[in-house]
Amino acid sequence: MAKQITKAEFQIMDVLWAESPLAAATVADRLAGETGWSLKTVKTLLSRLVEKGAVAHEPDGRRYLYRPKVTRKAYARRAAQHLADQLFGGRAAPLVAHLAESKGLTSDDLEELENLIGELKRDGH
Amino acid sequence: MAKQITKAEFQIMDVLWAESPLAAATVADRLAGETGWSLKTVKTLLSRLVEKGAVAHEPDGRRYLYRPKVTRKAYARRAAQHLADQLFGGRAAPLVAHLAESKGLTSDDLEELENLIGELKRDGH
DNA sequence: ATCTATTGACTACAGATGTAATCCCTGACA
DNA sequence: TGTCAGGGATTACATCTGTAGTCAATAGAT
Repeated sequence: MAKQITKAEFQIMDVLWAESPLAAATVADRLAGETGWSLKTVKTLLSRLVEKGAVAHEPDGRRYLYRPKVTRKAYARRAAQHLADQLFGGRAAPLVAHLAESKGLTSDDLEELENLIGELKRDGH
Repeated sequence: MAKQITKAEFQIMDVLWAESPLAAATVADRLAGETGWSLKTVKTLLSRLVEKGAVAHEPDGRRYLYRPKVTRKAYARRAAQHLADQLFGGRAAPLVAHLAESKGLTSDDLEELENLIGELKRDGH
């Protein structure tokens, strides 16, 4: 399920992931500063997301409230997975290496990663 | 430079990253099994990639040879960067956590990551 | 009872994308 | 020395995306 979400649609999802359910007008408000989209645009995008199965809408009086059907986590996982598969042969290490090169990971980041890896090693037994 | 590369275009890039320069017909051959694209389609995609500045073409007799201008590495970095920014607040650790969850990193992967982190810590100071 | 602001449904339209087809040139072959 | 196969250039066209606009119903405001 949940077909390809586009860049514009993603911004809508991001609002809904932060808080939901929301009415179209509220979503538009949340995005107003950032995007300058009209309410119409936001409604179109919401409709498309509903069509695509990424968002559910429940009637609330004479309007709808929208709620994500795909969690941010699930979406993130699929995206990370796809990226890893496509560009790094499915391996995490080169991906992290790239991130390190381009971002210059802070020592906090490195701590965190080290802990994470520790946990994973332990869990994996 | 190098505007957005689309999914179809990416497959072309992938062939060129594996071997280049190549003539259009050769690229089409490499992709034939995988995609079933006609030579025409491949040529269109190559032209678009040239327009976008992602691929260079040099004349070779009465045809062109195509060669990527963007390295796979650079492309990968930008993509990883984008993903991290969009979904993980620019942080690598949660991204790795996601990968770990979804793929089940092997112990080799974990080794590799640990070494990588060791290096980064050393370098970072 | 009437007017109006809001809401969902439907329509619009330009640019990007996927996937070719057509046109025209030229070097090789008959 | 006319024909044709293979190459690039140009054109095509349906769908998807970004960004709205129009229309009709209606819940409140007067």
